[in-house]
Amino acid sequence: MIVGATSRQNGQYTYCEQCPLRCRSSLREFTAEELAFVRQFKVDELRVGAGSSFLQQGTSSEHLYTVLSGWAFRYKMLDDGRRQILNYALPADLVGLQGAVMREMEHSVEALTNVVLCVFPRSKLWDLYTRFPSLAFDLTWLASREEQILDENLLSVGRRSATERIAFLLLHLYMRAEEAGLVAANTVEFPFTQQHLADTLGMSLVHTNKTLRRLAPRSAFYWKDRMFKMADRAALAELAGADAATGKPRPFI
Amino acid sequence: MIVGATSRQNGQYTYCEQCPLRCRSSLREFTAEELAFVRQFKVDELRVGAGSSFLQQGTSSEHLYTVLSGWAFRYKMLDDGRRQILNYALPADLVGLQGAVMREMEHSVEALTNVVLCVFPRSKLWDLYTRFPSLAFDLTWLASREEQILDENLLSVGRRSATERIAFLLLHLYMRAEEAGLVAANTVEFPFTQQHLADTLGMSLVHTNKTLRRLAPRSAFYWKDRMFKMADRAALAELAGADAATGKPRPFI
DNA sequence: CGGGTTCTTGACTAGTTTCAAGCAAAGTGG
DNA sequence: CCACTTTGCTTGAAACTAGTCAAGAACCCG
Repeated sequence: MIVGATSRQNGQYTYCEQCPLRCRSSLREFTAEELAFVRQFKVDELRVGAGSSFLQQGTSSEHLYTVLSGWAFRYKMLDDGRRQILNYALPADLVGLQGAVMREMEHSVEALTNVVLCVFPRSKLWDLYTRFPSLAFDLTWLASREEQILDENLLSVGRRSATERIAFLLLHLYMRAEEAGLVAANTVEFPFTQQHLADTLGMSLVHTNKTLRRLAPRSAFYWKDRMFKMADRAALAELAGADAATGKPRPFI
Repeated sequence: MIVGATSRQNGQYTYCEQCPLRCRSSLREFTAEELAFVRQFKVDELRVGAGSSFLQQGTSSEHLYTVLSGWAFRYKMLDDGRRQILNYALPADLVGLQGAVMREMEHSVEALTNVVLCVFPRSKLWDLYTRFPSLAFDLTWLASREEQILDENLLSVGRRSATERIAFLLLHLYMRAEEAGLVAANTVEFPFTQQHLADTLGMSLVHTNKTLRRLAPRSAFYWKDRMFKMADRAALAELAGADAATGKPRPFI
C-alpha cells in the first residue's frame, strides 16, 4: 500500500506561482506578499495512492495539507468497524487543521482517488498567524465552511428521509465538484462506491442501493461506471428538498 | 417573548476584568494586552429569555457572542418543521462566528435557559486578527473544537444504536457541564426536555423516551425534574461505547 | 480464466416512527 | 382558590422503514 511519496526532488513539484488552483474564478487572489509566504510555507508535496489513509484518528500530525488534485474524505471508525464518513475534500480544500491546532486528530483521512497534497508544517502556522492576518482569517473562513457542511450533513442524517438524503448528497457533491472545476458537459467523474454514500449518510449498503434504484426512473441524473451526469438539477434539488443555488467566491491557502 | 435586553446602562454589566469565567481552571489566561483588547471588543451584554432565538437561519448578523451564563443550542429547521439540533453552547462558548465570517447564518441559535451573552461586533473582528494573532489562533481553536464535536455527533447519529446515542450524548453533556463548572456533587441542572435529546440525536420523541426508560434500570444516572445525577460514569461510558476521559485546558474570548 | 470488488434483488427480521391516549405537574385566569 | 389549559412524560399497538442475510450478476484485474 502506497502511504505516500515525497516529491520536491523529482520534476513533479508544483510551485505556488504556477499553482493551477489560483486560476479558478471561485478562489480569491493572493497579494504578492501572501504568495511569497505561502510558497515557503509549503515545504513539500505528497502523493497518496487511492485507498490509503494519510492522517490517522488518535495520532497527532506535524503537517496540514491542501488538496492539489484528487478526492479524499474524512471519517471516523468505531471499534467494531462501523464507519462514518464526515466530509469530502476536493482540490483547494484544507485537511488536518484540527491536528495542527489541537493535540490529536479525532478522525482519519483517506485518499479516495490518487491524491496530490501540498504539505504545510504546523511549526510555521504560528508564523502565518503573526505575519498574515489575512491568511489567518482565511483559515477561520475555511473552518467555518467545514462546519457549515457538517451542519448540513447532520441535518440530513438526523432528519431527512433516505430519498432526500441521497438526492441532497449527490447534489452537494456535484456542486462542490463544479466549484472545483471538475464538471464538463454536466458530467463528473465520481470516485465513490455506494458503500461510501452509505457510510456518509448513515445507511446500510443495501438500503442505499435500493433507494438509488428507486431514484433512477426519475431521470434527474445518470450514474454508471464512475461517471455522474446531471440531467435535471432542479428535479434533484426538489427531491432533496433544497434549492439549487450556485457557488460563491472563497479563499484557500 | 423577550428577544433580548441590552444592559451596559444599568448595573448588571460584567466587565472583562471581573469576568467570572476567567477564574475557571480549564480556560487559558489572558495577557494584560489581550484583556484590554477584549474589554473594548465587547461592546455590550445581551440577556435572552429561555426559548427565544437570538440568531436566525438565513440572516446575517452584525455580532458574535460568547455565552456568559446559561445554555443555548444551535439548530437547523426544514420547511415542514423537522428540527435538528447541531450542538449546545455553555458558558465560555462562542456562538455566531459563522455569521461573522461568512455572508449568512445557515443555522439558528436559541436560548435553552435564560442566557447572558457578551456581544462582539463583527466590524472589529479584523482588528482582532491584525493586532492579536494569539486571539485569532484561539478563534480557530474554538472553530476546530466545534468541528470535533460535530464530527462526534455525526458519528452518533449515523452509526450508533439508539442506546449508545443517548448514553453518549448524556455523557458528553455532563462532561461539558463539568468543564463549565456547573456540576456539584455529581449533579447538574439539565435544562433539556426529551424532545431536545430526540432532535439532537435524530430520533423520534417516543423512541427517545422508551430508550431512556430502558436505560433507567441500569442506574448509571438519575434524571428527573431537570436534575441530572451521574451515578456510574464508567457504566454510562460503557453503554456509550466510549471512554470517560476528563477535560483539558482550552482558550476562550 | 479464476478471484475480487461492486452492484443488485428478494426474503426475513429488527428497529423506529406514528398514532392515540392517559397522567402528572405547573401555569393561568376568573 | 379552583377549574382549565398547557407542557412534558409515559405506554401500547399498528404501520413502516431500514437492516441483515443470502445469493447471483457484472465487471475488473492479473
